[in-house]
Amino acid sequence: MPEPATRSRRPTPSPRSRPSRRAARSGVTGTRARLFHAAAADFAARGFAGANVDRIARAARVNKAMIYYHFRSKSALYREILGEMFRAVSSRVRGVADAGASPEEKLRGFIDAIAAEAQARPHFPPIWFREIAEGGTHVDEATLRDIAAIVGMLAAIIREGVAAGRFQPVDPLLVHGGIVGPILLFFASARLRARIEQAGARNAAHITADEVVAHVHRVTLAVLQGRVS
Amino acid sequence: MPEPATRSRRPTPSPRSRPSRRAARSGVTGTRARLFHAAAADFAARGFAGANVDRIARAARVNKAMIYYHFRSKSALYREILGEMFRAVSSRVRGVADAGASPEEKLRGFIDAIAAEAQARPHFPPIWFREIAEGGTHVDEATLRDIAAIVGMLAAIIREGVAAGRFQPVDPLLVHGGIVGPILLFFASARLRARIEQAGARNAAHITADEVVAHVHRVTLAVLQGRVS
DNA sequence: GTCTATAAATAGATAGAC
DNA sequence: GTCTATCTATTTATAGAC
Repeated sequence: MPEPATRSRRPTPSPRSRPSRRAARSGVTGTRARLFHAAAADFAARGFAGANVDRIARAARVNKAMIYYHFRSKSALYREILGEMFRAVSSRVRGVADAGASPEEKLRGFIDAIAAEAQARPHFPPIWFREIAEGGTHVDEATLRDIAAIVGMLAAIIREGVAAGRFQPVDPLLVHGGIVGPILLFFASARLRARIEQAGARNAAHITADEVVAHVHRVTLAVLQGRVS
Repeated sequence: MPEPATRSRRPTPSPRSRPSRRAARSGVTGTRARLFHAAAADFAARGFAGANVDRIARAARVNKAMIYYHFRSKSALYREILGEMFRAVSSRVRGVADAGASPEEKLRGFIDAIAAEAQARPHFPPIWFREIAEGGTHVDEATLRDIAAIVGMLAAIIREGVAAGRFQPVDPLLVHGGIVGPILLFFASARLRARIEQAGARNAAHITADEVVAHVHRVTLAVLQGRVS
């Protein structure tokens, strides 16, 4: 991985102000956004190392050099995709946690938030699975905080329910794993399940996202309400 | 990815009879086995594309050319690692499913089998997460059957429990996700959780593998015994 | 079975014109 | 902001001696 530390690219636009008024008005979706989405798809399908800037540029119907103009490097592009994903998830979760609702409703909202993000961004579950496997090598500090905040907000919801005498005190990480594990697994494994079904196995039942989410709702509530064990 | 289709390597030993009596007697663990383990570690940490045959050979303290002598190619080596992993899991699960025990015990055994394999082979959860994300691109037919068999055996256990009037009929894929999702997530995320804890977050509780497995036991049984919802 | 080159291709990154 | 051409390092894979 080349990419020297010494760099100072793109003088004019600031790092966060994305679709400049020009770009937004110009093409169909803007070069930058097209690159962003094409890259997310390639990273999801092939991983960081497997993704390829030539292919990303081609898929975005954009010149390869634009990647280095709009982003610093392949890995900076990847980090931005990661960051955007977790900013979206954590802000959605925050909306739920801040809403004035019962602990039960907040818990349901938390689950729905994870599921909604996973469904709205098809590249989120695969990329996240890969990043977990890689130990978060590419995750920067800001994103790490977003991730920690997600678990933190779940912990707060649980505490609130316990304080209200409606939840049993259960380790937040246990609850988190019971929610995020099955949901991400379901969305990330779509392609593989299709392959398994096709290849002889008739037993691979067709479950829908709604069924998975509903199941996680029931199980998680049962756990926190002490109806399990 | 080069690796032409035309090839016919290693005439003498058959594809499955690994540690030839010579190799087994010779070095500390045998060149082939050392390559196998070093490769599993690299594939787990960096993914298929990110892994590197030079680094694998170096880690195994073996000449790089040995990879191509003992295995056909990088991807053949990877496929063999995948295959070995799932052969081990499915055969362990089969042992449980075939044992004469109550449905409840078999279910517990299934969960323990997954957890035991994940714990015994640290590279299994990360590699599996990545392969899921990749849609099973590298999974060959035989391995696909092993994977399908694992779900199939869980389905059989559930059916047996239902027939005995002790389980509610719940979709096997839902049950499978509730078991495998949390367990794999826990083991695969060890490195990342360490990073999150270290980086300011004091909320990241320390849970152990035993706690996760015990929790999955309780939840799964509760689901199948109709104590949820 | 093992090792030393080395071929051959790929891929990240950049310079510089427009 | 965008495109062409190209540099350079990396990497899979193999030939061939021992």
